[in-house]
Amino acid sequence: MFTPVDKKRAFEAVVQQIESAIYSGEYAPGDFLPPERTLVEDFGVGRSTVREALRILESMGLVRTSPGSRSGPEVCGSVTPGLTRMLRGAVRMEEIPVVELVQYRIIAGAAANRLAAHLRTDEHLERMAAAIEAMEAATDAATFAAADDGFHAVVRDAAGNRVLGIVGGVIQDATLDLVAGAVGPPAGASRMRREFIADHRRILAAITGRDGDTAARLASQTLYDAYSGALDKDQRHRLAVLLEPDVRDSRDH
Amino acid sequence: MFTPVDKKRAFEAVVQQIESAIYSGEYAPGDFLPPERTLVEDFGVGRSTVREALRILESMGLVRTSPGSRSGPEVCGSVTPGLTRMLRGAVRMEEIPVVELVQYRIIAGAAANRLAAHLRTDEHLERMAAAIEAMEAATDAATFAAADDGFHAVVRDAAGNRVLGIVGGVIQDATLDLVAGAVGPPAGASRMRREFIADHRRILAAITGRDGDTAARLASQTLYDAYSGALDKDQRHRLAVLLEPDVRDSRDH
DNA sequence: ACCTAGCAGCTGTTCAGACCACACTGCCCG
DNA sequence: CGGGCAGTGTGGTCTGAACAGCTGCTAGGT
Repeated sequence: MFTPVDKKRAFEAVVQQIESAIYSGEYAPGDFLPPERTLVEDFGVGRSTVREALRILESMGLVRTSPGSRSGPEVCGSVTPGLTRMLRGAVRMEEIPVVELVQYRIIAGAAANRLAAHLRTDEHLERMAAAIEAMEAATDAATFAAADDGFHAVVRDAAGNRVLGIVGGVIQDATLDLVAGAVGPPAGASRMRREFIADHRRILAAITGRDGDTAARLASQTLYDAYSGALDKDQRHRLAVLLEPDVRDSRDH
Repeated sequence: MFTPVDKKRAFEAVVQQIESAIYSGEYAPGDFLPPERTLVEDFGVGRSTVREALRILESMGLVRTSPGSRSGPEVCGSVTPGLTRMLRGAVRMEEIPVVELVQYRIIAGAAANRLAAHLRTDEHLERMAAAIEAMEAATDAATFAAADDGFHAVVRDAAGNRVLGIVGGVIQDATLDLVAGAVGPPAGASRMRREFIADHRRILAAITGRDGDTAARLASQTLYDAYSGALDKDQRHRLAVLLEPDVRDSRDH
């Protein structure tokens, strides 16, 4: 019947106020907060309290500070870097296994490709084609992976769903870091690499033809093929149940 | 060709060292870091520097501080609360339209139900059945919505994918806030309400029978039916493209 | 011998003041 | 007209201090 008392620490109250001001739109991305010493007066707290609050907001990706600026901390729009950093930490703490990230990529990738097939513009198609060209031109694994990521980023953009876009970007970054090279798409001029690029061309063709079902199916299969080699039988099964029924039998063994 | 120079701030170096120590397993969850004053000596920096570093680590969910402890900051295992908090902020700041939230729920809900059908235990089935009972017993809209949310939460739990679970929980909260009552599932003893509950029973039956395809299809349709009434024709189309081909034609008009 | 109230010490929290390095501004001089 | 240079305000860091809360020990009473 009693609610737990919340012992508010001073800097938490400061964080909450600034957070609300940003979320409510009072401060838009690109705006500048008052300088630290002014915030000290406004909030009626000590400088270190304000600074600790700013450190928290900075680690969340809401603000950015730079010495010498005449305008105070800058409100920056994207919290994606902060989310990526934390998610990466979660994976490193073994709180989230890699197989679940790949699982998510298969789910979200299929949906994004399906949506993109219906909503894409000609400009999206051009950017996807450019990304595939960059994959072919890549000489090292990092460049190749970056181009691959670029392709998927365009797909998410074309899908027009911000949730898929934000989370997909974060998960993609995290997987890129975690499986760097070892499990990722092959970089050499091998048969696997050509096959991987050919898969992307087929996906692009499906999206061009507004064939969402095919695009989704191809995207799932490509992701499964790219990562299944590095997983054991049980983990592969957790991925295979997400594939279409007809291909599930042939790949789940 | 040039990499941006990283002006190291002292507290960032401290964060990095402690972060690495935790990730490497040198400090396991439940362990205690040295007290602030000891860290000051170890790192050779000022007190405020150590404290700002600890604030960052705390906002990432890696450590927890409490006054009076004889042992210093505690290393805590789960980063999930921090992730949820940041993701909620991202959703709030992007001002994501309702249709995109529903779109995401259809995508993630279908996948979660598919996975749950394969991985569920008997205990999960009991909890789902209990949630449905709670829906039937509900007399007001809020209780009904809470029971519905509970059902989906169990499904996500059974699906065993933490990314799906974390993001799904945040999005579910967001939709609950945004469409509170107005668009949500019907609360009265209407035909729609009985139909809504019957849908959940069918989903539970499919999950019980380990029929992932059916569970996924039913979940998508139920979500679509629940929210499509409040959306216009163009928005309904963005949802309908996510449904199965055979039902798409009959519902997309 | 056992229990309990009180005390001392350590912890985190907050504050105030000071100094430094840096970036921007505007003036002055070539 | 252009470039160098000091002034000024910014964030970054450090020091010292005081306060509140918890822990663990201890002295006193039962």
